[in-house]
Amino acid sequence: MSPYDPSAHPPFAVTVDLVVLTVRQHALCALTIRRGEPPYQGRWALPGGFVRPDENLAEAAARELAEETGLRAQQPVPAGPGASGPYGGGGAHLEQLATYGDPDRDPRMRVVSVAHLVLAPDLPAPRAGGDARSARWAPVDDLLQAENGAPGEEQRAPLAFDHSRILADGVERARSKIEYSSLATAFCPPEFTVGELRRVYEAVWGVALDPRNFHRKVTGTPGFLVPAGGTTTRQGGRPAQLFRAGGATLLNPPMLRPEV
Amino acid sequence: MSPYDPSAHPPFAVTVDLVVLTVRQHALCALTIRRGEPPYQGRWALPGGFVRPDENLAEAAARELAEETGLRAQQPVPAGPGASGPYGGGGAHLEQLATYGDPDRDPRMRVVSVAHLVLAPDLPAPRAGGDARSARWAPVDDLLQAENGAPGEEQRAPLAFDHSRILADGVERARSKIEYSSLATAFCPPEFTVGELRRVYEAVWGVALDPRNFHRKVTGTPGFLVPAGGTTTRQGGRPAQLFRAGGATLLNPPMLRPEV
DNA sequence: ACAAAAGTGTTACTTTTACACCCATGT
DNA sequence: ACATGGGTGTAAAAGTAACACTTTTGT
Repeated sequence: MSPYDPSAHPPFAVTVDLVVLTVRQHALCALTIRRGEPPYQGRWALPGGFVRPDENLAEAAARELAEETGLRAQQPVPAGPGASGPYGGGGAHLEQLATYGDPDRDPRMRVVSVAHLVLAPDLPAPRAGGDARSARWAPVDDLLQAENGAPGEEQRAPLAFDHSRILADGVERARSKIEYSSLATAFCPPEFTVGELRRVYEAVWGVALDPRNFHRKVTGTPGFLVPAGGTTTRQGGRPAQLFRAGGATLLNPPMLRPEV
Repeated sequence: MSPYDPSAHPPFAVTVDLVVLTVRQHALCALTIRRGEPPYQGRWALPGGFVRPDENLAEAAARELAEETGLRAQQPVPAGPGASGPYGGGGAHLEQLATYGDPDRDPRMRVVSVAHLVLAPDLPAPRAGGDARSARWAPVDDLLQAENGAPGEEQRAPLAFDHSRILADGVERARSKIEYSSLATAFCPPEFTVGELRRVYEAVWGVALDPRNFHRKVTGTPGFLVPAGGTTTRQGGRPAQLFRAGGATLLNPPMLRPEV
């Protein structure tokens, strides 16, 4: 038997699933879609869809992202531990996360899902696309806590399929990657202050950082931030300088994440 | 049209490809298989094969690894940025790397390949399995240099398909991951000396490290190394203490990789 | 005796941390 | 005047880099 006769192999469906993260109201939030049909009807799930014959994986992810949110992905890379140019530019950061292919992860057929991670600034409300009933941002702590079922807590339903695991992997990736890259700027609008960037780190890590040391660190790392020229008082207090993401994508030495 | 009617979707084949790395003769080497049939007949390629209906992705990778090399993978994890217990135990370390699915990456049909990264100690010669013509270890520098075509160098043929890119991603993953994890011990036999571990770092990074500072660093990090009790002189000179990989998988602070 | 690799001590330097203190705005 | 967040200075602590020096084997 030739190993390349398609009919000799089991039918696989290939999809992309999206972990779309943003920071709103000082909390790390993920985009979820309510399922309109079985299985898991009425449950929340990650956005996603099938890969088309003529597109690669990153294109499929970018297309689904645009369909579900209207966000434009920033020149995605095909695969691997990818960066996408200087973060914090116009669109959202998109990179491949991991692939999930357990035989029974979808009860209907064998589905291999290539999960992608998207980091976006806090933007307009999500718009539900196509067949999805509705869409919303939910704090990842709530979504993941539902999975673990903390005692004495009101029990929320976990995400459909293995999406809680995918979400957890995506969150972990974002948490660790902002340590050694300038990826955190992908959560910020094109122009932002040092304080806003710090609040991103605090929300993603769930810790408090020293504003003085943080300021020195980010402004002292060459290529991380470039002054945008103006100032703003949108956070109150003394006017803060506005910055743009610089060309540097790697942070060396890294931002240190305090012990829990 | 229901999105879950298999016949409504294009036929995808799903494979696993393996980047199997080891350190031999002070060089980082990858396992390659010579292709016995077209396309790319006679060219070197990464080992791999089709995912079967009843196995998950990690199981498929572990099975292919066993078929091609006889190596046993150390309790692989299904997906994500995975660890596999304390490194350096009995088998080889296996983790998912990335997924490659460009429409034209295989001229015969649409193939989505989930690449996995395997780190193994320098073990017996590879055994070619099944339909592979032969197998060998090759220094990754040679394999990747063939791709780039350094001027004035004898031009070797690059790997088949997009395997050069997959290999490059795997090597980059290994190089960066030994910075902040104890993964380098996966290249060592169950019992090893500090000098042997240092030579692993030197081979993977292609740099020279200060033996004195390296020794202090690894023995001073709690949980990284545990004394195995004996000593050896297999490297010549004064007898060196033997160690085993400790339970710690994360290295904090990380091992610093010197600038090139 | 000598070479080779293992391991310890010491010092200069860099980075992180903690916190005192001043700055510029809105109310 | 005062609260609020922005930003600088400084000194202690921790970690890194460079290298002199001792230890223990094989030849």
